[in-house]
Amino acid sequence: MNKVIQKAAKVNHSKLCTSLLKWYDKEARKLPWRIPPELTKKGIKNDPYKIWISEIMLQQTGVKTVQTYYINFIKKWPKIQNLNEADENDVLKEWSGLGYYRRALNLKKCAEIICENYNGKFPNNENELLNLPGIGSYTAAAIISIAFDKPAIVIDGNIQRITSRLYEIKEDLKKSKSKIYEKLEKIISKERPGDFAQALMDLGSTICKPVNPKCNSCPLLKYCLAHKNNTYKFIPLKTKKLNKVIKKGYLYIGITTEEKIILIKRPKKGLLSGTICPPSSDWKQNEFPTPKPPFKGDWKILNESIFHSFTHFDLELKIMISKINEYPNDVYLEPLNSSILKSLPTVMKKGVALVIDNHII
DNA sequence: AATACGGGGGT
DNA sequence: ACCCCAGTATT
Repeated sequence: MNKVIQKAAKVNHSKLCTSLLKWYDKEARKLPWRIPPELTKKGIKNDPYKIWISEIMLQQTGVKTVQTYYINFIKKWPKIQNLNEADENDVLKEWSGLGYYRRALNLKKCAEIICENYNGKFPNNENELLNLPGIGSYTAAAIISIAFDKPAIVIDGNIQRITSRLYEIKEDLKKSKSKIYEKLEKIISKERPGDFAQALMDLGSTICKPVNPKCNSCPLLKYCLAHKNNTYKFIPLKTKKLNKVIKKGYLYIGITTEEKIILIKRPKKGLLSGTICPPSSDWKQNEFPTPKPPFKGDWKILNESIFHSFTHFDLELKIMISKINEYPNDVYLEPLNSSILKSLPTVMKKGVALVIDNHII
């Protein structure tokens, strides 16, 4: 490439960045963890703890869903020291309904490491952040740019999509990752790295959407090759969808003589990791397994099933109920009323709600 | 490189 | 009934 073209490209990158930030100054979404651009420019700094919490919650979870959880979480544990002293099961309860429960376990583990090894302060370089549980390449870069306002290449689903379209990158996302990285290196703002990253996320969420992007409102319209060539509908290339399987099993609702429901803590690994739930059977593909109730009792089965859809399979659970006289001492007992529902993962919530709503007990 | 890991929102 | 989403850890 000759020097004239190179220089022209550089000017273009810088203009693109300016256009984006100008748009962000006007259109930035107001979010509970965000410091708006007018205050960032005055030098108001983010609290890395809050950015971290929000970023972990936002992993594969929508902004709308996260907001309430974030506010409640920060209210309960305003500083990392509070989280460090919190009970793991309380953190999981606060997380219930958000999904990916391993995130909550890692959150707690990470708070312990930060408090014990880092004097309660987040390290401000990517490599050290990457060594912390639950922090991968995306979140490390997000914390560096948003919380510390230092340049970092933040790549999430939105930014992959925007960059692929801007430069009309047609390869599958797996293969195009390094190309996207190189393009972003050139356009990111060195002056306002945090706002730049957040601007791209807002753009992806409100304008450069997966389907029906609002190109006419896009501040980057004139830089976008996919728009120019009308290929944006196919970019980024969509990957093949996998067929879901159906699994079946039983949920065992054991009620003590004191009218309490018996719960157990699930293993730290695997589905619903570490959450406290009514015991359930194995979940067998296509057919119900042989019922093996966890406690001795006179188990009755309900007619009605509950259904729940996970990422890679659908689940049908039949509910079994029994009064229980004897049970191990490592179980958890809770009053069987609607107040326990909020601490259960959604699939379990459905099962217990069925029992409560039908006044079966 | 492929797979496991939840759940809600949008269309 | 699909698809999507501010991903990470494990194998």
